[in-house]
Amino acid sequence: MPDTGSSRRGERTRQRLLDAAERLFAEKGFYGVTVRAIAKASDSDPALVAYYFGGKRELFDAVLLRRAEKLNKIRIERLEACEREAGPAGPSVEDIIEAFTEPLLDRSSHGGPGWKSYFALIGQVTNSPEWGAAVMAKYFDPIVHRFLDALKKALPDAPEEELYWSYHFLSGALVLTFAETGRVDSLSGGQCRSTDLVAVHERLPQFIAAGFKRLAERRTIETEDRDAAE
Amino acid sequence: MPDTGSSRRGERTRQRLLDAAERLFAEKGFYGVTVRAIAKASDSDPALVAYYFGGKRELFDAVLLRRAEKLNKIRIERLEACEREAGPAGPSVEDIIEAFTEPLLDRSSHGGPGWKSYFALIGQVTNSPEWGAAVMAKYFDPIVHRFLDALKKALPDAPEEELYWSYHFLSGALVLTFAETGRVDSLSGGQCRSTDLVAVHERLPQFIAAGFKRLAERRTIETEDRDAAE
DNA sequence: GTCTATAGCTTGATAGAC
DNA sequence: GTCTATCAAGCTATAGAC
Repeated sequence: MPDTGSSRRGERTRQRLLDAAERLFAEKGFYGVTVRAIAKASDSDPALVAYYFGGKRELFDAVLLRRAEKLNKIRIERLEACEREAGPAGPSVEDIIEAFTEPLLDRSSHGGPGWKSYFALIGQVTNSPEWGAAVMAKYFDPIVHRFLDALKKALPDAPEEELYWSYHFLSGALVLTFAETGRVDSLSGGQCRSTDLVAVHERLPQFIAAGFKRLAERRTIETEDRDAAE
Repeated sequence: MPDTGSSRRGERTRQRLLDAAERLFAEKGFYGVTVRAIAKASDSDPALVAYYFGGKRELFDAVLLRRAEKLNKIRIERLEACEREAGPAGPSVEDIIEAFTEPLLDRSSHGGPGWKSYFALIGQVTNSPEWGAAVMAKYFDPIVHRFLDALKKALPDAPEEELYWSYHFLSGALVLTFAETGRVDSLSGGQCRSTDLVAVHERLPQFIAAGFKRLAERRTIETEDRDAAE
């Protein structure tokens, strides 16, 4: 039975495997990486993947889980702080979106290469028909629902459907940012850089908040009837 | 030398290989699919992949190219029609974005399973650090630059940088839509469906246009100076 | 054009030495 | 805990029959 915490040496090996797997999976996806490549990159051994995780697939899950746990804790605190600091009217849509995205952009920028790879991996998995729905639901459903609840308060007249579609667009914009493919660099002739997450942090909440507000103005038939009766 | 057009039978086989590869690559990515699986799914033979395309990688490129050619032609016509039909003030931001996205959403919805798979594949490739920048630049740079030129006319005071970042957010929202992962379905408890591209078509141009307009209001230092001097 | 056969590697997993 | 050795299976690519 693998020892996942008590032994110093074993735990360090386990973390090295996770680090190498994180980086390689982020670059080439689950099928694009071999257990041998992960072992080599971590100065370890293929057999230790089975020893610590059971197999390649379980290692992949462990990579996704490791930072999701820390991240969800941080993001809940960040959202609660945002609500606490807001006036009686509650936080603005911009504030809520910034509370949602800033912990991610901040860690991808300043958290070191592990966080950078982790978010790039999330960017790939999110857009994968094979893993997208299940993985994202497993690791991020609670925080997304809390975030949507905050937005329902900031946009009380918005039909729920519009909030879900708005979140979908936000999610797409955010995870493409994580991928840092360099596409915006070449498209803009170097005026913008994929790695410049400060630029994204300055723009994404504004861009997305404007979109949320726009869709919030759409009306369901029931909402129109109610407004007309007022 | 493979015969890519003159023979009826050979061309049909080639198309069957492309169809099967398109579907499988869209589901599991380049490395998640074997030449054998493609041959089996197309009732064909692994050796024919080499015969018609040279190898697995070249087949992948051929899949990407096949519909990109048709698509670029259609999209240029659509954008020109949009500009022609607009009044002297030119098309609105909403009109331009709809001209950009509608040909894609329409074919994914009503073009048959091949188009659906193709866009799902684009959704995966776009977010891949390995392929994203190069593939998208190769197949879509001309149409994206035309689209951005139209937006520069509609938003003449917007700093170019803001348009590039706005396009980046649009791209992310669009390609996550193509992936149709089912994430929005479970998140919304069934209120929204990933496959409902009509719902996206009704919302995406509004959402994104609001974002473009918001970022267009941002000012560079040079722009502020110029405005102050007026 | 199509397919069989196969070369030559690489894969994920594991048994067992230390 | 770590690593060597190895297995059975699967991989891409290709030579050559038809």
